[in-house]
Amino acid sequence: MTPTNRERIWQVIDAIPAGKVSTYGTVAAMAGLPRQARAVGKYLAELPVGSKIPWYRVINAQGKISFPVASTRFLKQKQLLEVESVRFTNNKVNLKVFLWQGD
DNA sequence: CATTTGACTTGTG
DNA sequence: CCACAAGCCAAAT
Repeated sequence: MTPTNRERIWQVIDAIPAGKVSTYGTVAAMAGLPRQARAVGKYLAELPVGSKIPWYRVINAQGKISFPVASTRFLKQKQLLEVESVRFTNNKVNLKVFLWQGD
């Protein structure tokens, strides 16, 4: 069965361990789709509600959440990560510590 | 087939 | 650190 790019990306995201995060660019690269960071965001946007995919473990290359700081989605994502002990400093994650790039 | 769009990234000032 | 520009590329229109 030929996996669609969307499925590859979801699979990669599903493999991100709790307490870690990954960036759009990194996820795309790990899915074998370099330079498709934007596509990652697009696919996540299509993610069905209630999906088991840990979409919140994906942030941008700046170590920040790609949503307006005031938005509900931003706060929800930040909370979910903090619960997994991902530390935020000035609304930013230290990727040197929390970025996941494989096993 | 041309254009727009987007949960991005990197460089510059 | 913030703003803006350019680069990038698959999907949707």
